[in-house]
Amino acid sequence: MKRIPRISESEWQVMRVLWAEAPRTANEVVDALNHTTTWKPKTIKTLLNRLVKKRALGFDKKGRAYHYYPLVDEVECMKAENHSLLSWVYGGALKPMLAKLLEDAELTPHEIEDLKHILDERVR
Amino acid sequence: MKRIPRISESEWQVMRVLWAEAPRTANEVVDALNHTTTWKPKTIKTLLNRLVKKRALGFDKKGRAYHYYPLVDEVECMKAENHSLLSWVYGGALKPMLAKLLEDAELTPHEIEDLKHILDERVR
DNA sequence: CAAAATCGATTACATGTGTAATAATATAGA
DNA sequence: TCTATATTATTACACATGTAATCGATTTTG
Repeated sequence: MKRIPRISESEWQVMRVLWAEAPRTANEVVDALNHTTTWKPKTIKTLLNRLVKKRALGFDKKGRAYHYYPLVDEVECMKAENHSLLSWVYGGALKPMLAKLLEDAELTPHEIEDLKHILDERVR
Repeated sequence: MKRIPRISESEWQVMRVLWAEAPRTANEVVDALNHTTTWKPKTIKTLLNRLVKKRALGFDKKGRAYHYYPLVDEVECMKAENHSLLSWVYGGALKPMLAKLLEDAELTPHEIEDLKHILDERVR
């Protein structure tokens, strides 16, 4: 079984661009994060490095540049977060949390329908 | 508008016992956490102290002991977490996150029905 | 009243995190 | 091949966090 490392808030942003598309060079990651953050390139390099150390990312050396790619699965990481985050936020009571989210979340009628479908699938 | 301080993972556990019932003395909090954690009493005192400093808790001095109570609202804090944690985890895409949770969460049929009701209420 | 127990305040300390700068190194162009 | 440049590796540093222990004041007890 794969060990999911603990990924910090900033690191998640990096992971997400690589989950969206990989492999990417450091510079491509920097570009992608340019829109969503104000981080300096050096900062992003640091985060890439830490993620490699945590074995959340791997890379291939292509000439001078590294091409990074995820070593861990996004869904697995989300599940891990679900347990360490969601479950402590709500004291392990998943249903009340979902209830609250479903009540408050800003959702379009269409999205609400989609979610209802998912639940319908489950009861069958 | 009230400023919601950043509450760490461990601190949340302390807050939750005080949201459940307040005021409580430090020792009562220690007792309550005795079942769910392995923390030493001193550790819990530290957390109480930090929460007071963050203005998440207040206290009344009754004799030698302090009686702590929350200064911030649980729902407000959850909302803050929803934004700082959940939304970055899922890149701001709330609906896919809910979809995934609704698919994977361990829920009883009864709970599923409840959640469906919530969604039904919303479309109306 | 003196000693012991208790309680909060202060201090401790390693590790993680945010945020980057500087150093080392390899590569590409002259 | 040598040098300028681009990339990665190393180092930096303050603040947060997990996890307590010790210090000092105060209360309770013998």
